[in-house]
Amino acid sequence: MAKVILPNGEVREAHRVSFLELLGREAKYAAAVLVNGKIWDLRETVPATGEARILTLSDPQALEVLRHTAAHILAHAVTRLFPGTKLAIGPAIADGFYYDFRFEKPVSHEDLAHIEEEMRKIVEEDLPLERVWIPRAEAERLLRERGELYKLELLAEIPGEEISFYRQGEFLDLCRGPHLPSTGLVQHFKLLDLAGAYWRGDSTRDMLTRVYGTAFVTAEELEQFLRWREEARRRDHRVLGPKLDLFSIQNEMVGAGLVLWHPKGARIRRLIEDFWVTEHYKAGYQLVYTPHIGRSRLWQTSGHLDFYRESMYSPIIIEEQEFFLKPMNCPFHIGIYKTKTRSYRELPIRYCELGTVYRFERSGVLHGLLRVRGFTQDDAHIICRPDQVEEEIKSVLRFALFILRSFGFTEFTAYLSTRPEKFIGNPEDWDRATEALRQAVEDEGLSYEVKAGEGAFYGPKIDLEVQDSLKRPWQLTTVQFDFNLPERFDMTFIGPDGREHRPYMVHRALLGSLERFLGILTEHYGGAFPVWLAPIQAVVLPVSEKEIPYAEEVAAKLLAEGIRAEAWTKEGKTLRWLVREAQLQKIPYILICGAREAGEGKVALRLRTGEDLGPHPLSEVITRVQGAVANRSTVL
RNA sequence: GCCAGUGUAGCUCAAGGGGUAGAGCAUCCGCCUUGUAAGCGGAAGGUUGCCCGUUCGAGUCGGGCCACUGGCUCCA
Repeated sequence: MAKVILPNGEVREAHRVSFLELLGREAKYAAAVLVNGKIWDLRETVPATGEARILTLSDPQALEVLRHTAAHILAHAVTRLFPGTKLAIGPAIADGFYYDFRFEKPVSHEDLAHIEEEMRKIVEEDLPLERVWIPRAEAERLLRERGELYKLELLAEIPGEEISFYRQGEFLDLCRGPHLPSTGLVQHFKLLDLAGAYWRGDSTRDMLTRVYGTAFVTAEELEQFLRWREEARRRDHRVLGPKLDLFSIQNEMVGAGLVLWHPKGARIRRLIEDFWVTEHYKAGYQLVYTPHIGRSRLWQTSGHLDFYRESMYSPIIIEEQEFFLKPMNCPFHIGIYKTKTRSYRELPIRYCELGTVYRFERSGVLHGLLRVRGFTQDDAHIICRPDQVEEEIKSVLRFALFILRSFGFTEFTAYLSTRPEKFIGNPEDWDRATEALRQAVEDEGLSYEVKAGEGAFYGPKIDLEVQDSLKRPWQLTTVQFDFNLPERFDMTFIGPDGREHRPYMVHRALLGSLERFLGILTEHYGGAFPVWLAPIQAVVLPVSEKEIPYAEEVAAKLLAEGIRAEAWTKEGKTLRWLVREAQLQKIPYILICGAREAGEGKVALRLRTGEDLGPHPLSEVITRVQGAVANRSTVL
């Protein structure tokens, strides 16, 4: 007899009946059942022993089941509307679900509406989802008959003689479940997008059409998700960037993936760079500059020409020598290290550089500022003795968190990638390095995930992911050991024993690249940058042309106080127009000067939030702005 | 690179199932002298992404390139 715990806490004992039967009339509140940590269908039979907990739709674990069932409804609708479509796979994912198809004719976004309509019908029909076990030979015959080549391929990999299928009405799909008991429970869903996807993620195989959708338990949750999606779209840095006049990318004239930083974007970049450089000096780093190109010999030695060539720009040939645009800064930093014999007393050496690199990325992957072909990494290489590794890694991580927090990020997840099967260097070094990384994240109290075997062949690493204001994850910081380059370049230091030793080298970038970082910051703040980063911090608006001299005087005073201010004295524009423009530009402080204020050395203060704070003495406003800057505050 | 979609003025978008491109904002010129998210009028602005083709005639149909968008893959 197994114990079955109902959602209301009631416990029933039973076996040999299905959960559905056991629940009787109460089944309508149930979605699935949790049996020894696994989710089952309600149509399964109660096991002989153990404990089972009935899940309702409001249980988080049931959401995945709901979405998986929604994927089946999608596939069902597609096979009704487009007979002959081949089915691939259709799982639940973080934000919903998808199903991959091979359509006989291309489908368009308009078709999504029809598919969704058909899905609604299937939900209306409230078809029971039944699990059927079909002998392997029979299953194969069935799939072959329907020409389901992808399903056949999946079948070949499934062990056992009895194969699990799910049936809803006339629709039958190879699937291990679990599913909701009936299609009627999937009430709140929406198809979102159409995209291409390779069969099994393999670019040499068929390109399928992926239909994305999402499903929620309640209408409110669905609504909220769609609003969130809308908000994310509104914050798109590719839209905000040109609107706020931060940057542009001009494919035809300049080239795809190459960024032009406009004055305002450049202003933000400069502020980031200044902060970055100052803090790096404080943290014991030494700033270096290195060239954009280097001889082929350098890249031969580093191994880039062997392993990275497809991502590098073609060589420039001059005086019969080949030069390559740098895809990374490391070889140059190593070059600096190697200009003399280094003593163990000099270590650690920390070289940092805002180094601009060029990588050839396939045109299809370019994406605004987030994926470009020329970008500036906030790079550094730490060269240290093995006995310094723990301390160095700890301080790198602490430093990284300090920098990221300064930009307003508060939520972090760390990913520790460990030794892959194919690796270089000796296992003891790997273990020591990996342990140092682990210790550092634990000391900082970060939640982390281990990605076993996912390190690069040359060393383990830690990546820090931040969450932005919309809870979207972005990978920024990376701290990576390198057991390859010190070897290839024969980097050494003289130890206390008077002999040569191999140093450890750590490669790290905190912000990733300035391009990507600006993109992320823009989306994080929706373009409303904190005062210390705002390209223009205050705009001074005259009520009429009579107040233009006073507005200019106010702006000059602000400038003298180190505040980035502008007086807008455009002729022929009303105050309403100017206020609107200032708000759209998301300028934090809007200072309005009319006859009333001009006489008393005051300004009427309005915030970009739309809040009208009324007249204030100018000195008070200056203190306020300077305070927000000093605290790097997001509060105005 | 691959699949699908898109490409019209600086921006956002219009132009029955071919008939010779139009509006708002921005720009410029006037008028208005303004009190917290768009005052009014006028002007100028286009080789409809590029190249071929079909046609009496192509923004519209066909082919090829290029770019972008959504993804796949990859990554800072």
